[in-house]
Amino acid sequence: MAITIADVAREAGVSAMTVSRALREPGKVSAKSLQKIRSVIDRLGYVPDPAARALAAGRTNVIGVIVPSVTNNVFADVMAGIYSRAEGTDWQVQLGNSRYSPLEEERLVRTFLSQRPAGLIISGIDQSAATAAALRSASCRIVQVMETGPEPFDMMIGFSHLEASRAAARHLVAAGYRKPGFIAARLDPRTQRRLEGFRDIVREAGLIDPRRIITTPRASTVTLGCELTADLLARAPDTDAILCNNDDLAMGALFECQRRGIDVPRQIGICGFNDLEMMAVANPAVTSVKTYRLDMGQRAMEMMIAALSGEDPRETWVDLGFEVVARDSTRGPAPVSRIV
Amino acid sequence: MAITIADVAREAGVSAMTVSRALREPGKVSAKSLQKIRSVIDRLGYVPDPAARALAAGRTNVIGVIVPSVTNNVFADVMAGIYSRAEGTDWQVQLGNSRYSPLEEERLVRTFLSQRPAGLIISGIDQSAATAAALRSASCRIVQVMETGPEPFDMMIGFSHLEASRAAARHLVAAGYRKPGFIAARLDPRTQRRLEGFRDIVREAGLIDPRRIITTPRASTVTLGCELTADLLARAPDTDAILCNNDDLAMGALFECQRRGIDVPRQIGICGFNDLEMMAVANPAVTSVKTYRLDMGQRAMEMMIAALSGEDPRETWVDLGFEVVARDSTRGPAPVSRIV
DNA sequence: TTGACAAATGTTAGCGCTACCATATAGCGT
DNA sequence: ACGCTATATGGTAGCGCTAACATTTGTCAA
Repeated sequence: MAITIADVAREAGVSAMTVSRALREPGKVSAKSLQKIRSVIDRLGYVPDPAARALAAGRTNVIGVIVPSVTNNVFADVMAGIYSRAEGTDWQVQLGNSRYSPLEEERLVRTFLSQRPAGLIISGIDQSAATAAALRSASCRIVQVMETGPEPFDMMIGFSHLEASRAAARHLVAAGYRKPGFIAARLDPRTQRRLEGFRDIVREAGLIDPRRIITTPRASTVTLGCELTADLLARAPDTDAILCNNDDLAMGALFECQRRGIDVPRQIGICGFNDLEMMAVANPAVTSVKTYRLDMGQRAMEMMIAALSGEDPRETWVDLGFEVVARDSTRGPAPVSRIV
Repeated sequence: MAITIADVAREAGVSAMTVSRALREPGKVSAKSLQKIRSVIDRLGYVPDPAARALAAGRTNVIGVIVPSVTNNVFADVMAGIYSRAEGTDWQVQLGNSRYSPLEEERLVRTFLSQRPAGLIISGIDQSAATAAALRSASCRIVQVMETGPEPFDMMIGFSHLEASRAAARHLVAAGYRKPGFIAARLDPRTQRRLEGFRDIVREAGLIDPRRIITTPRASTVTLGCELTADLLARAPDTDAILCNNDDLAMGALFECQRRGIDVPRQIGICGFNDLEMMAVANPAVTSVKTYRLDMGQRAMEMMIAALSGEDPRETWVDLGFEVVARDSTRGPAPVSRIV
C-alpha cells in the first residue's frame, strides 16, 4: 500500500539501514548513496511512518503544549510564538487544551507522556499534586510558561503577575486616584495573584475597600467588563479608578463609563492588563500592563529546542518582566475632586 | 521500564490479546476478566502506547485540524468548538497552523496523512492543486470548515462569505448610505469573496467607486482598522459608510472616526464582520454580520465523529448561514446629507 | 603489497501492540 | 450423552522502523 523504507532501499540498491541513516544522520552516508536515496525518496514520495519511528526509537519528535484556553488572546499569542519557532524544524507541536480544568490538565499530561514526547510546554506553576508528580518523574524536557516561580520542574519563562499588578496599582495611586477598585473574571491562579498584588499596594496606601473588589468565575469578555463595572459602581459609586484583570474587561469598563457619561480619566481611571494592541487606539487610549506573550512562546520554544539539541548550559529560567504603559485613561482625576 | 500490555496480562492471568480486547471491545470479554484486568490496569497505571497501537492497527485515533491562524478570533472560536466536542471522547485532536501559507498547508497535510489520521478538519476550499490531490486520495474522512462550496472532498460545514457580505452591503444601501467603502486586511480567499460580494451589490446600486476599496496584505488588527480608515478618508473624504472585512477593523474604524469627531452613524456608517461579542457593547453598538464559529467547530467535530462511528447517512454538507445584526452604527446618515 | 584504521554499509532483533485465525469452554436442544 | 452453536480466549505473525553490533570497503603510511 504505502511506500516503506524497504521499498526505497530496494529501489536505491542499498539496505534499509542506510536509508534510515540518510534521513537522520546524512553525514554518515556517502555522497553517492545519499544522492541516489534522495532521488528515490522524491520519486516515490516516501514519508517515514512516525508511529514506527517512535516505536523503534523509543522517542518522538513531538513537543506537547498544554494551555488552559485556545480562545484567550494571551494564550493564543503564546501559541503563535511557539508555532513560529517550530516551523521549519523537525519538531512537531501538539496542542492540548485543558480548558482551565486541573483534572483535564492531568489527563492531558498523562496522554502526552504516554507518547514519549521530546518535550512538554505547560502553562503556569499551579499543577495538581498528581500532575506535578507525573511531570517530575517524566523523562522529557519541560518548559513552564506564563509565570515565574521558585521551583521549576525544569525550565521556566514568564513574569511575576504579582509584581505586575503591584506596579499597575502603584501607577493608579501615583496618578492621584484614591478610591481604586479591581474587577476580575475567571479566577485562575494568575488572576488570584494579580488580585493579591492590587490588595498589597492599595492596603499599603490605606485605600483598601473590599466593596471595590468584584470577581466572578465567568469567562472574561468585554461585555462582562461592562457588567462588572456596573456592579462595582452600584456597590461603590464613588470609585475613582478600576484596575482590570485583563484588557477585555478594561474595554468593557471604558465602554460602560462612556455610556454613563462618566469622564475617563477625570472621574474614573481605567487600567488594563496585557496591553493588547487595541488599547493604544481606543478613546481615550487605555493604560495597560504590557506583557511579552509572543516573545514568551518563541523563547520557550527556543529554550526547548536548545535543550533537546544538547546545548544545555543555556538560560533555563527567564523573567521577561512587564511594563506599565501609561496612557490617557489614567492621566489622573479632575483637580476639583481632589479639592473636595 | 514502562508498563506494557504483557505486564498487565501476566498480572491479570490472561493473555495480552484479552487485555487488548478489554480495552477496545469490552463487550467481547467476560465480566470476570474485565474486572480483573481493569483493576490491574489501575494498580499498575498502564497506559497503552499509541505508537505501537498505530503501527499494529494501521490507523490512529488522531483527528488533524489545520487552521491558517491560531490568534485570529475566528479560528480560535472554531478550534474551541472542535476541542469542546472532542473532550471526553477517545479521539485526539492535533492542531496544525498553516499561517495562511498554501505551502505550509501542503506540508501539514502531508505530515498528517503520514500519520494515518482517522480524520482531517481543514479550513476553506482553496487548497493548492497538490494539497487537493493528496486529500482526494487520502483514506481518512475529511471535513472542510469555514466556507460552503460546490465540491467538497468529503464533508463540509460553513457559510457563504459572498452572500454574507452581499447582505451586509445591501444593509448599508438600504440604510441610506450612498458612498460606501470597503476595508480589508490579509487578503485570504474568504476576504476576496467578501470583497466580491461588496462589489456586486454596490455596483448593482450604481454606487461603486474604486477609490473607496482599501486593502492590504498585512495582518488584521484594530490599529490597522484605524490606518485603513484614515487612508480611505484621505482618498475619498466624502465616504459615508465603511464595510469592514472583520470586527477588528470595524473597531479601528470606529475609534478613528471618534478621534476625528466624525459622527457614527450620521456622518459615517460602520459595519463589521463576525459579530464578536464586543461589538454589541461599543459606543455606538456596531452592526456586524454574525457568524456561528463555535457552532461550526462543534458540528464539524460531530460530523466527523458520526462518520467515524459508521453512522454514515447523516448530514455531510451544512450551510450555517449568517445574520446581519443591525445596530446603531448603521442607523443611517443624517437627514440633511440626503437633502444635499 | 601489506596491515591498521576509519568510513560506509549491512544483519539481526525487537520496540508494543493488534489482525487473523485457531482453540477452548459454556449453553442448549434433542 | 451427543453434537451444535455462540462466546471467550489464546497463539502467531508482523506492522515499519531503528539500536546495536558485525562486516565490508576505502585510505594511507611503511
